[in-house]
Amino acid sequence: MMSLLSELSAIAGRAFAAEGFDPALGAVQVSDRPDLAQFQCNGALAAAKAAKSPPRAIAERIAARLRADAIFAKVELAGPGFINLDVADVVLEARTAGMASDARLGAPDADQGKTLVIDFGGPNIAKPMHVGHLRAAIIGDSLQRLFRANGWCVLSDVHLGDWGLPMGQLISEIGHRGLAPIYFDADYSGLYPKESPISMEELEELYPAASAACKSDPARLDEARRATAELQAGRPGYRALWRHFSEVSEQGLKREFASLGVRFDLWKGEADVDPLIAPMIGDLKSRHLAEPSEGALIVPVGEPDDRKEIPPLILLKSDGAVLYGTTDLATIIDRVRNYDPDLILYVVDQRQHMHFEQVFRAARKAGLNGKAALEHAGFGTVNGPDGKPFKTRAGGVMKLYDLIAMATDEAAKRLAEAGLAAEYPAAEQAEIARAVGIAAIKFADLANFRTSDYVFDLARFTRFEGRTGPYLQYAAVRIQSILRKADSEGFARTAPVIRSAEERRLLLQLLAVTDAMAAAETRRAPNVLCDYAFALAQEFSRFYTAHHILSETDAELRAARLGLCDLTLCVLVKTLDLLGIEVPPRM
RNA sequence: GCACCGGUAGCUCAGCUGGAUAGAGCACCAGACUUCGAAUCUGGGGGUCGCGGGUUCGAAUCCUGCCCGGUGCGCCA
Repeated sequence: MMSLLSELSAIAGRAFAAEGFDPALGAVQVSDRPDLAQFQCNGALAAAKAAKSPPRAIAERIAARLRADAIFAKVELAGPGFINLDVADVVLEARTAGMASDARLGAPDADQGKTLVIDFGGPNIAKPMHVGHLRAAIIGDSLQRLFRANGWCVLSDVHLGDWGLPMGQLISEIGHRGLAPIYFDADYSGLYPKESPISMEELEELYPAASAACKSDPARLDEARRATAELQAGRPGYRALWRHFSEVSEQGLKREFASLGVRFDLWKGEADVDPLIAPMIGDLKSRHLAEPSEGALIVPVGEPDDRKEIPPLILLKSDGAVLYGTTDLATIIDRVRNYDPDLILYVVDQRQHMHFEQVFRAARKAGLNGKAALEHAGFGTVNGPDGKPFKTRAGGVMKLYDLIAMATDEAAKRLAEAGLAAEYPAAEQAEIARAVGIAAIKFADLANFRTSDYVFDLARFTRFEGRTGPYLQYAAVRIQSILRKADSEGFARTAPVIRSAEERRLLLQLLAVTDAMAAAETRRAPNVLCDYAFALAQEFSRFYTAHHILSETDAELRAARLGLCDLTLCVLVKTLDLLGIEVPPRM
């Protein structure tokens, strides 16, 4: 639905237009001075600059027009030319009732029907997921939920790293150890076994070993590069081995994502576009967009007004192997062909910004992206208490699995300390601890703006006080509890009414969900939703502290307040859902 | 060296398409529970918005120089 703020802006815009100004000057915002008004419009100040007349005089003309509209309960001038606005209670009540009966619960509808492909820049297969994958999963998942709620057709793609040098490293490591000789026998022409010769556990040990070997021994690195090139060129034994990696890893990765509550529409990887690469390269060569350079095949992507030289996108290494830039480019072709998206969003570490700039430029230069805008929604790193990338106590990489276990344990400890859920069945307690632990991690991650780094401080994240995931879950659980009691008493619920300042503020906050969702989409910024959810929970707590609900003797008022509880719960649960946070039935 | 991101309260961070008194949480101080879950609520103290210039009636926000931290810069992902 159209937000209250948008409607007020449209009304003010018409007033500016009627006075001969740009309607954009009518932009209304939530007041910086809640003691003075609910909303404000600063357009007269900007208009004064262009019109060279005093801002207050312009503001007075605009205000006179606004006063004629019954939507406003108050239109006042203040300071140099601010227009302060209050909305009539009946309007707030009517809009709230409309929202309660809206299946989309106030979600904005400006972008309905657009198509988004969201690329999670997924983990490499054959490697356990670690803390570095946490942010892509959490932020990407929140964004896919948000865009979907806002009416976009969303296709989320895990986009596994399964076609680069790590595959060659693994293959050559296995060759070295002689673990599966028939896959390396170039003369073998029979079928390969169905069962993988390598288990997930073995892969987890093999990869770090292979990686270390390549780092310390240039000969091993060369071998791995050769294996990569041969795999990509189609050597049957290597392809067969690769399929085993892929299958074995897939189960493990799916389990990891499931434990975070993250799902994908497309479970694809770099390797899936292998068949598109040769034709793409042929096309780029024939159009003279790709050219040989230092033995490699590149696409120059420099532009005249670059402030610094940007290196070319390398399509083929001098040994003939492709790089992830190549598969990323081919993947754009694939997505445009299959889905014709309006936007492709890459939720990948900020450090890869340059890479995406290269890929995007190459894609645009070659006209491969159709109508799709290409955008890198980068994010910062998760640091330990020392401010450096988060490690285990022993200094190793923190596995995602262990991280979740730590958070769950911490949550269980907190619940026990608070004497909460103590009488619930053990299975339910465990389930609550899991939900609280995940919520703590997710909220802490999403609450900061995407690009900033943050320090992983589990003790702080799992607190029930203040601005945390668990606090928000608690707020929702408390409302659920009131509604359950009301239901058992057989109390009715009706549309909310405004009888007090607390109710008015809560209604205003509820109606602001549309703007929060729209702003979060525009900026690709789930932290906007975190702010909103926390403000809503706080506003509810104020209302709840000031007014008793179940003991209210005026049945009509009680019903309206229960309706307000109900709507607040719906909006809070919905917002938390957009953050990927679940609300348990009780805690 | 060049580029990108950041430097806001004791701590962790919002705010950055310029607008009134720069916000929140934690911590600290003072209040509020015979009643719906006080994991809460109310009030208070606490800030040269890294530093210097500039644009503007108005700058945390825009421009510019500098300082500090992180990251990236052709055959890894």
